Amino acid sequence: MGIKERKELEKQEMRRLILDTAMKLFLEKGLENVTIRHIAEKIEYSPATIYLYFKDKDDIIYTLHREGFEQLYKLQQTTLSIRDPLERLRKQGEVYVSFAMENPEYYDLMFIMRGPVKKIKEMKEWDIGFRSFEFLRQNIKECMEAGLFPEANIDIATFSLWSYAHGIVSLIIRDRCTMFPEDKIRNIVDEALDFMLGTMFDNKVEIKS
Amino acid sequence: MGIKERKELEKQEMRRLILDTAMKLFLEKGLENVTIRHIAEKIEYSPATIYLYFKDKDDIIYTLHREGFEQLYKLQQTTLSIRDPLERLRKQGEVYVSFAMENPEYYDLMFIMRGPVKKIKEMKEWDIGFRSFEFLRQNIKECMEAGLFPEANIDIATFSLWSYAHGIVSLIIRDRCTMFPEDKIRNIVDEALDFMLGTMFDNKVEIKS
Amino acid sequence: MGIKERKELEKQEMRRLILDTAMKLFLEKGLENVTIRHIAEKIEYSPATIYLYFKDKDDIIYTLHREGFEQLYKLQQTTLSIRDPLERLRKQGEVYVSFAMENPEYYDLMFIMRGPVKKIKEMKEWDIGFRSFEFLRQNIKECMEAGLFPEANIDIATFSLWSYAHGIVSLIIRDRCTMFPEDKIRNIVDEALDFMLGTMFDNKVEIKS
Amino acid sequence: MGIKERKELEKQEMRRLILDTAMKLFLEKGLENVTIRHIAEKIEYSPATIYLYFKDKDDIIYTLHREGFEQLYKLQQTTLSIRDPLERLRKQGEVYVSFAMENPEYYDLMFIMRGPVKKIKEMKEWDIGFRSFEFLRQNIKECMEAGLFPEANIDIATFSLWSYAHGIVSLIIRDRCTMFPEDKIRNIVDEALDFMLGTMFDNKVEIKS
DNA sequence: CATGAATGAGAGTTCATTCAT
DNA sequence: GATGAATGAACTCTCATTCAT
Repeated sequence: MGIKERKELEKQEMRRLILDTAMKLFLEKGLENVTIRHIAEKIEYSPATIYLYFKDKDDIIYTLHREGFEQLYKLQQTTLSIRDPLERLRKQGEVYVSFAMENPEYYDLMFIMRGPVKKIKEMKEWDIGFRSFEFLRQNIKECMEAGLFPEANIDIATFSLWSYAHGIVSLIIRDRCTMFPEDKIRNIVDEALDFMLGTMFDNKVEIKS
Repeated sequence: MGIKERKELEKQEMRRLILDTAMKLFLEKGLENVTIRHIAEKIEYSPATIYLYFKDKDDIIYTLHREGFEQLYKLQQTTLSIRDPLERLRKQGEVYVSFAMENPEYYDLMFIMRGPVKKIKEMKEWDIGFRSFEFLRQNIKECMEAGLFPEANIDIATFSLWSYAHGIVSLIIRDRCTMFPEDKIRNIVDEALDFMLGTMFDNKVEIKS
Repeated sequence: MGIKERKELEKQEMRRLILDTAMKLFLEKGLENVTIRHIAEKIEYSPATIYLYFKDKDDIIYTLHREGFEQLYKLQQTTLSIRDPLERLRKQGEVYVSFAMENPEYYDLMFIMRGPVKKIKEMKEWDIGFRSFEFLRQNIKECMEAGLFPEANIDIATFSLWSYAHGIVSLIIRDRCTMFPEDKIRNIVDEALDFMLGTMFDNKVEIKS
Repeated sequence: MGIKERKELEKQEMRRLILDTAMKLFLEKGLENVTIRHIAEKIEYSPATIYLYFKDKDDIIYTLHREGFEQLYKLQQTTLSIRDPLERLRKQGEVYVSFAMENPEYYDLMFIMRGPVKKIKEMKEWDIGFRSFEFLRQNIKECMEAGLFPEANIDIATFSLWSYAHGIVSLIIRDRCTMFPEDKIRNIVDEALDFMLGTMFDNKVEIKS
């Protein structure tokens, strides 16, 4: 029994190793430019070995894609402990951005890369991503109902907030912020988040004459 | 002399043809899936001919990249006729989003794709893109100085507004908005833009007191 | 001793299982398209296990090849109970065709496929197949000696009859009879056999005088 | 103009070279065991070059397949100069066998190999082969109508004669006649053909008591 | 006895690129 | 100026086979 479990564990470790390696390479070189050979070389196995753990290249991509959405969703859930919906919303922003900055490869795959979209559409597995959108939407709805948020079409509002957070992280991940010094980036992200949320809600009271 | 000029003109026309064709194909199939052969077939020349006008594939991409930034900058300039800086800022948002929606291939190349970045960095040609950033920054500065904009670090504010617009269009361009019906997308973009800018500025007036 | 025998028996059963499975797959997919892995999966063992019972893929094929000839020979023997040589010859034709139609995989392997021949030549094991040829030859000789068969070179006659039967079944096995409806094929085979034999012998009687 | 023609000619020569080489290799090693690389090596070009002349491997096979049927049909036509239908039929047998013996690679591809069948079925190009069958059928019909041939179902009769010829040549092509010395093979084929046709028609009169 | 894990060799195919003409 | 012809390098993926356990 112990032996079987060990074997299973080792198999999972190998899958993990392949997934992580693939992820790193995807981020470095872009989805299309990573080959099975590259992955194999990096982990010092033969290309054929990869196929013992994954059906094909798409299987790897798809697995990573799903993992990413599951991680993100789990993180979102942690905000549920916060009662105040507006505070919770703010936290969601932080969580989202943190996820992106700490797992840029996953984020890229989930929200930027072109490749996966087609496959995922076919597989009708957008549901996973949709869950996260719904979660955010629900939070905003609560805020509106509590009068803490400007009345507006909820879909538009949800899309807007998502876009904002996405804009920030995707510009950084895709390296379009060379005007800022590399080591300040993380700060800038946080401040930008604060700025926007602050502008939207807090300032309404404070700034007016 | 006349002959030389004619020749030069013809050369430019050919370059134009190649660039436009490449762009169309990039949009249809994605950067990685367009081959020199595809381009050549489309313009009914041989692949080898392409190399008479461009050093290599990257040269084409890089040229398009630069052209994109030039177009965008020119569009930005059209807002200069507007006196009121806040109104001008709003117009800049519209112009930016319009450019992206009407030239998604260019936008993708300029702000999303991975490929070009490395080349561009080496060539220290970020300047072109930087100009646009500066232009936006200047506008925001004016707004702040006129008291029309919440006081804040200008860089942060600039980055924030840019991020917001980028977020909107890049989610759409990279097809992450399947939760909205295809034919409503353009509306949603506009409304999202209104929503955010409205939230940031107008409400401040309406809600206070 | 009993234990050893049991072991030996089990070993033989396993070989049988592998051979039968291989044969079924060869029929379904064709010799070249069956992999050791396919066979292994079908019998729910690992590919490596196959190699405990057979040296390599060729060993499997070769074994089946030989078995086929043994089966055919045994079937031929059943005609020995028939006294009249001409009737016996006719029966041999039926038996041959039946064998082919009921075991097309074996037949293919024995008389059509390219693969085995080289191996078999080396192994000088044509003898097995030769036995069957000799048996037919002997039958024809008897017919001739009994004046029931046109005088001719016996080898030529034997080859001719064999060719005829082979032609019929091999055209069908290799799917060259698409001009006939699938469900009539078996009938056509029988009628063709009757036609030729009838033409050769019976008519001689009927038409003359 | 002359240049264009020359180029076209050279292109055709290259196609021919590839086709012939492929054919030789197919016969030697079997359809499945010939690779684009093999062909390329044999003609001392790079594998990629093959693809300049043929879409893919199937294109090569399919082209050869069609060529074979066209050749055969043309040969069949030469018998039309013969008035007497029975004599013409005999000639058709000779022609068929000659074609097979002189172009065993083609014959193999057309009537024995497994690979092509599927593709050809899809392409509904069996027609080419069907023409030849029809031609033979028509000849037999004429013989029957002239009372030169035993009355029987024409389809069965046609299939029978075809089977006979096919049986002879396919046993030889697939090397199942090792009981005969190599250098006598051609003789044996001819005699076998004579034997069968003789048995069927001439002997009817001569042999009877 | 059985196998999980691994691989070298090789399949078909595509592509950016070069170069003689 | 334009190109037909060619190719080296790379791609994804499969297979028979081995070997330590």
